Amino acid sequence: MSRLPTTADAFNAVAEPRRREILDLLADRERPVNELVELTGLGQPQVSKHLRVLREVGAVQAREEGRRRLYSVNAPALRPVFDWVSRYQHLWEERFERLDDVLEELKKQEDEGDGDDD
Amino acid sequence: MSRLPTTADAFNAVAEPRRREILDLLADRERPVNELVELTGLGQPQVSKHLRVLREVGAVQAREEGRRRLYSVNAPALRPVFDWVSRYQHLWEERFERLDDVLEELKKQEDEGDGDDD
DNA sequence: TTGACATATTCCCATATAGGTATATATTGC
DNA sequence: GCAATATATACCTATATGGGAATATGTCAA
Repeated sequence: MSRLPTTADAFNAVAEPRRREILDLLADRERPVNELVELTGLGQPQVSKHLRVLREVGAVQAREEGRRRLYSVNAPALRPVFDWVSRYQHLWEERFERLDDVLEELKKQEDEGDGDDD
Repeated sequence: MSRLPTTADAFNAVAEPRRREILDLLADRERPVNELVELTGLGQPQVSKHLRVLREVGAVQAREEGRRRLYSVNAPALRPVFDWVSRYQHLWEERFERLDDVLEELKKQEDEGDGDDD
């Protein structure tokens, strides 16, 4: 026994710099694999493999267009990372305590208004 | 060549569920290794090794007290993770677009020193 | 000193995985 | 059908690393 099966979670997917790079490239718009290969300088199989990992944790999704697959970000998959790390946010900047209040306020409004969650 | 040396960054340190667990246990107060061993159910060497990784990325620090070492969280080391993932935040909740404005505003104030009006 | 306790380190092993190369699959055009 | 293009997968290798056990280091007490 060695590693716990951490593979299939967003934290692990995002721990790889190359995958963060890919996500960053997809952040503004969808792109075919081909384009990611050019922009990252990685080999095509490598990009496909990174995309697979990202797909498996739901961080990206593919839309088929002819022989291309246009990948795009599916941000909600990154929420667990955000949620976890934000719990530490108030520890590094006191000004974010103000932000905490803002979040509380927004949350309150959300709860009272609609109940739409992803 | 296989893996890039991703070891020494906060993303990787935090990709391990056990290490997140340890950080969570240290979030409210400092604790000796011993206590972390009990609370996590891990072996003592394992805890020490996880703590070492966390130390190397600056996520925790140790204070010596007799033969104990009291570990505590050093949150700023987690900022890169927060900063990176927050860029995706607006993609999963439209209400956070308002939050982006707040962040922009806070950042602007920070950059300009203090209490600047315009 | 000895001995108990607290923590870190070393060694070994099993596994996960990133990159590389080759190949498979699928789509489009001739 | 064949060829070209686009992407995914399989296989290999090297390496990083988590867990386990044993050991080393360091501290306190008697």
